[in-house]
Amino acid sequence: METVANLTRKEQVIRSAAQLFREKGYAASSMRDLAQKLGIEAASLYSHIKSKEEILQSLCFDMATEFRKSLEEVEKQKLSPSERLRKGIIGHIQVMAKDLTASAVFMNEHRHLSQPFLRDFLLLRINYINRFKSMIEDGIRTGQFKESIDKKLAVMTLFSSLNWMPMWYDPKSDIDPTELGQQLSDMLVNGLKKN
Amino acid sequence: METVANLTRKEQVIRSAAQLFREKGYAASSMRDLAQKLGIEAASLYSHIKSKEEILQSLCFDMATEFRKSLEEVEKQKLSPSERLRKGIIGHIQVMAKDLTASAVFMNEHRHLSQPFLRDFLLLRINYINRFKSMIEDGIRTGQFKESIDKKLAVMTLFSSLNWMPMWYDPKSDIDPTELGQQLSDMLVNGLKKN
DNA sequence: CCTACCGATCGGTAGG
DNA sequence: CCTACCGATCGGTAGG
Repeated sequence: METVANLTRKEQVIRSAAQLFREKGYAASSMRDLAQKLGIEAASLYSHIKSKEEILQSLCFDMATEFRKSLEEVEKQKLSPSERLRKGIIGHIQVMAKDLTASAVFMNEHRHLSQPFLRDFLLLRINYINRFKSMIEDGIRTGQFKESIDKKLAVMTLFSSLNWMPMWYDPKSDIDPTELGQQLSDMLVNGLKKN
Repeated sequence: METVANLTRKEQVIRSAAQLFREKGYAASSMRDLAQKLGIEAASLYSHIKSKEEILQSLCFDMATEFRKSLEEVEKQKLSPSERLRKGIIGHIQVMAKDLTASAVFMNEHRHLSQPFLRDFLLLRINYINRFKSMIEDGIRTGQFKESIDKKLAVMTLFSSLNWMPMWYDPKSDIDPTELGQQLSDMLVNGLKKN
């Protein structure tokens, strides 16, 4: 059980940075903004982190790891394609719900990674997307999903819906993450399902 | 019929800026980058535009106007809620397809507008979204759509799918915009429809 | 559309 | 974690 008080100073820096990056975007966030949020001088940040980009790297790759782990859990299970897709969607939403701020940064700011990090990140992402695409293809092959659907459109629509969630989802006023995952997958999967 | 050659210099500046903003983001795009793209000095840009932000304002509000016009056309027609929603979706996609670059900027960079432009922009957007939400509510009231759906989730899923389209849609390798609109609305609306 | 330039701010370092 | 500071770059202006 991790509490705010137990965060190392480095973790505090990264969390504050995530909030800042989410609000203003990575490029428009200055190290002086970040220092001010933490009540220290900008130069002092460099006792904890090597560079501004290192923070972005942590945020992006840590989230990528969480998504991958969640998907691997689902792939282990013996399920029908539509059930596997449903569980994959719910897992993805649960990972995002655990840290909506980092999720928003992951989604919107990864393009500011420099090489070779950007390339590595995009490879992880395409791999993740392709594994969802396979579920859809399996569903078409087994007859659970319509053959008429455009696979690329289907998987992109799925990821669009998933990735925008941090932009509007408010855990205080909206339904809880698991219920959200259920409803979203119902909405998408039943839109794919025959009849 | 407008051709590249007929663009005023100001329009050329705005189009080049849109490409730049889409690729690197507004904050990370410098006026020197933009000038280089056009083969002139940075200072010369200011003969055509008042400021960097004025370019962003043009892009965002011009797109907003196009979206509003498209929606008004659909609202004029006497249609069932699901048909109206379908036409609204197709119209939205057609507007985006006319300028995917500006659409991407509209979606991703509007937050860099300063006040009062940002506030005005967000008001236009919430109004637009609410008009789509009404279509969904009408569909529920008339029994075309399931009563069990979360309206906010449904409309946000819809807009997520629409707004991410410029991120992956390639008019050269993918289906054409009208067909895309048909398929996307089928996928979403049939996911909403009873049975 | 250019040259010449401005004040402000940027990410980051040295040294303590 | 701070003071002091650096070179680079930013959006933009003056004047032609």
